[in-house]
Amino acid sequence: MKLQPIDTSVTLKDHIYERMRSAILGMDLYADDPDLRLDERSLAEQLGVSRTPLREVLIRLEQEGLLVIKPRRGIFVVRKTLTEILEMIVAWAALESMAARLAAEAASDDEIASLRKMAAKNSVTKAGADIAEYSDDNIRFHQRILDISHCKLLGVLAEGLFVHMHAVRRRAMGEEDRVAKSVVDHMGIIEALEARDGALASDRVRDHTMLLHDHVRQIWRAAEQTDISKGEAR
Amino acid sequence: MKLQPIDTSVTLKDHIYERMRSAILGMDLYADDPDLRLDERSLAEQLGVSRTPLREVLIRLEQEGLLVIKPRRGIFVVRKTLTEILEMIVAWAALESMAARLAAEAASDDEIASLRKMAAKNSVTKAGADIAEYSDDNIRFHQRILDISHCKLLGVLAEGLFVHMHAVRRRAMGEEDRVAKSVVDHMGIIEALEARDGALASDRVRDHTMLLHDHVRQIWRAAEQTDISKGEAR
DNA sequence: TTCCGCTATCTGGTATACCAGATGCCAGAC
DNA sequence: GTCTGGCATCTGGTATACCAGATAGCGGAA
Repeated sequence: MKLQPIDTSVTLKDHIYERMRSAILGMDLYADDPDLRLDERSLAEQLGVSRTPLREVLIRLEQEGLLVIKPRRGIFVVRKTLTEILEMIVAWAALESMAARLAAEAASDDEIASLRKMAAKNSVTKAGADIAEYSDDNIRFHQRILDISHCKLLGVLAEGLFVHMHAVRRRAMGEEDRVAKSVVDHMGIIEALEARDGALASDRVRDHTMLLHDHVRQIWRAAEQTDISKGEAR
Repeated sequence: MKLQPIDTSVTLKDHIYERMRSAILGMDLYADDPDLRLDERSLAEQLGVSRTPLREVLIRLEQEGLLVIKPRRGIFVVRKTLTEILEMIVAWAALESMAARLAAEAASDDEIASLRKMAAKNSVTKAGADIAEYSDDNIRFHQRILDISHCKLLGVLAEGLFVHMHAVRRRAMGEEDRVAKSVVDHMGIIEALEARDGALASDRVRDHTMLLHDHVRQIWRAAEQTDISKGEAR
């Protein structure tokens, strides 16, 4: 008889963390007047727990940059500025381009082939499917590159950055014309990896991500123009 | 009359954090038998605070990867593995090489000049000064590159990685012969920046950091051999 | 009517009490 | 002497109480 050990390390905090995290990420931070302020006691009551474990979760979320806690003032969901978003994309580009370089050396043929499989699915999907689905596949493609670099830390760091993109995605991503270009870029990356050309793969990944960087900057500024009547509060 | 606003956001936790952090970084994790286990109540008593703020600090330190908290088991200082250290250096290389690329475009002439000043100091120091001092200057040089990229996030992320290098420095850094080579590398980086050649600067920074990567790997393995009699417990 | 200051109250910060799982020692059975 | 079951105790997890700074509303003075 065999028994799997029970994971005793999951605790109340972990559940609270999941709930809070998804709740925060689900918020539309850029709506006209979202509630950016949270109340410890109210949250604790809603979750049915005491303040102590909740606070520890809030501190963790603050560490991750999702919240900011101002002593005796309140707890606020952070709204990333354009500059911060752009810097995250730059950092993401740095990490992923390094991952591509490593992958060109370290990844197995099967792993690289798996990328091509993902890309193929996209090029079919492209025809008429919805952008949301493509967007998810797109993300998986990039995360896969981080995976096959065999450097776990790169993936972990990128994931930490990526969390913050959720809120901004509906504001600055998903344009029809970008999809076609993106598919082409992905093929170029795959080809560089298949050729085991680390420098080329690295360059292509970086350029591809920096294209997103420029795109976000343009879209965002356009959005700012549209919002102009709402004032400069944000 | 002018008054600076009082920073009311510093709290007990922040003080505790500083103390704990420096205490942990000051530990010699690779000594024969360091106390890796911490006790909440004992720590709280030593610091003269209650467990609550202390716990919040411990959670923060766990987030940063300095501690690991095992429910109902204990709190332990983490001892990084060779693999983890090497991955950190890789990530560091990724971030700093991107910083160099950006710096070649964005940095002012004065900022680049400041690098040369730092390097000049080192080449003088090289003659007979102690390695510890060079090591500090060396770190500042690299942090300066991150600064002049004008992308704050790159510096922040790198700093988060760098914390973990403290403990490993006395084990794997500071060799006489590396200093001379390092000074030459630095000059090469500066020249690339002065030429505003982002791609070249990026490559040189990456190669330079990856040299550290290989060096650490070799030194560490040599150390493992020396420690062989101490068993595999670690 | 306007302005100032007091106070009620709200918020996060800290201290303390209690809970349950983990561990290790020891008595009793074999 | 060895093994097993139970209990004392240690550790982190959670709940609760209380503290002090922050804020806003109200009432009285000018």
